[in-house]
Formats: sequence, structure tokens, C-alpha cells
Amino acid sequence: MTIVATLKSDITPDGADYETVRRVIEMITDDYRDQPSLDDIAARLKQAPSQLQKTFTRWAGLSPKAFLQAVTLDHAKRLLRQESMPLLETSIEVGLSGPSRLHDLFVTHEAMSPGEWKARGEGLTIRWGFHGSPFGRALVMVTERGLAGLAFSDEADGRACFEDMACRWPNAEYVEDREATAAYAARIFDPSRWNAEEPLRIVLIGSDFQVRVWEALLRIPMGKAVTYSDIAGQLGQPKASRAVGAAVGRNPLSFVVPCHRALGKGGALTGYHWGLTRKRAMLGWEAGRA
DNA sequence: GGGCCGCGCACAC
DNA sequence: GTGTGCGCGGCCC
Repeated sequence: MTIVATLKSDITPDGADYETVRRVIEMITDDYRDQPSLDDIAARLKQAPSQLQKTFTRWAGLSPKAFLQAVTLDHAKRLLRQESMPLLETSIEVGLSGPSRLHDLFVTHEAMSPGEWKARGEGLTIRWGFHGSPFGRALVMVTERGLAGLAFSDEADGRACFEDMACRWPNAEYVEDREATAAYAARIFDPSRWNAEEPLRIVLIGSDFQVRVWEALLRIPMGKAVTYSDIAGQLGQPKASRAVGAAVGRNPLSFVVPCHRALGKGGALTGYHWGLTRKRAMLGWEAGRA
């Protein structure tokens, strides 16, 4: 089986920008001690500063400087403060069990039964493919019941990314099928195609606890954030924040189930399965669109 | 059942 | 700021 699919064209015009953006975010956050200027960064990327600025702004909807402000601690604290708890609580009535869930990308979800979860994917056919996305190469996995997996990889490391996902449901049958996954990818990453009439169908495959945590994440609106302990409290297990963190980290639908909107209590980003740089990228990208 | 790990947190110094 | 211990669910014996 060949894992690495070559990309003829990015499905979003933003796709090609991510590599540039990723390196900018990395430089600014890794080398925060000597706060590199746009000119410094452009020089290191061998680009004209004005062009870099343009690329970045096209991708983020925000200038590099504004983007940076959007992912600082101060800003994160503000995201948390404004009505983060009410967000989680009111939405319980809106209907965990009901079919329509919102993200700004509207989603209907179903969870696998405990039996199906234990079978570790037995009897499931999973079609998969890599596609360009605003956050690097995206691995999309679908079943006939809807989207089951979404993951990201930098550059050529698609194999590790695929393994990371496939080992979660080791008994499933995997079929490379970019035609089947392309439509999902195109929709997920294009906000203009998000609408309530045709929600995206997703299927959550996980333990009972994990599914409850992921459902809580689905209730956080775009441009908002909650803490791990908020979620623990909402599940009625206020001391389980660390268990929540572990479950968030196992979220199989990165971005669609917005685990990047879960932050530490102090506003620190604390962690991300697909890399903190990507978490910053998602939060900043959303800040430019919220 | 036992033991370890993880996208946490609070408290200490 | 760094260290440390508590706490939890998941997972592998």
C-alpha cells in the first residue's frame, strides 16, 4: 500500500501558504527571546518582506503582527474569560443528543456503540486520502457513516501520520480513495461552504468518556476557548481535568472537533497532538475569521 | 487487579 | 520561575 499521495493541486488556494506561515510562526515563537522582525524573517525565508506580509495576510486574514497578538497569553486569557462557562452550560439544553451540532462548520455526529468501539474497527471500511489544507497536508478518513478521521502532517511525513491514525482502529480495512475524501476536505476548510442546512456528517469512534469530551469540544464556538477543567466540570467530574486532556489529545477529528480551543487554565496552549505551532495557526486563522 | 502514562492543576519554595 | 504531588481515565499487562 502506498501511503504518500502526491498532490496535483491544492484544494484551497491557502494550502500552499501554510508552509511559509508555519515557518513564520515557528520563528517568532521559538526565537521569542530575540523577537525577529518581519525583515529578519523574510531574509531567512529568502523572500521580500512585502511579499511575505501579503502571503501571510491572505492566509490568516490578519497581518503577522495582529496574528501574533491573537495567539499571545493575554489574548488567550480574554478568550477564556468571556463567558466560557455559560457557553458550555447553556448548550447542554440545545441538545447533546439531538442531531444538529454547531461549530461554525455545522456538524451532525453519531457515536459508535461500545461494541463497535471494542471491535477496534472490525468490519469498518475506511477510505482515506491526503489533501492540501490551510494547516498543511491533511489526512482525511471517511466511512459510509461520515467523516471518521482528520489529521495533519508536515511535508513528506505522511506515513507516520497515517500510522498514527490507522492504529486507532487496527481491525478496519483501509482503502486509499482520494476521490471519496476530496469533497470532505474541500468543504471542511472553506468557511464559505459551511451551512446549517447541509451539516457535515461525522462519526466519533472512542470510549464513552472520550466521546463525551469530544462532544463538549463541539460546543465551543469559533473564536472562543474553554479550559480543560471547564470541560471536566461540565462532565460532572471536576477533578478529571488531566483525563480530559488525555481524551482531547486523542481527538481523531482534528480541527473539525475543535480541540485547539481547549487551553490551560492560565491561558497557556499546553499541548497539541499535531504540534503547538499548528494549534497557534488554527487559533490565529480563526481569529482572522471570527 | 497493578502500574504506567498524559494536550492539567494547585501549591510550595 | 521551577518543582512536586495529587488526581483522573485509558490501556497494557
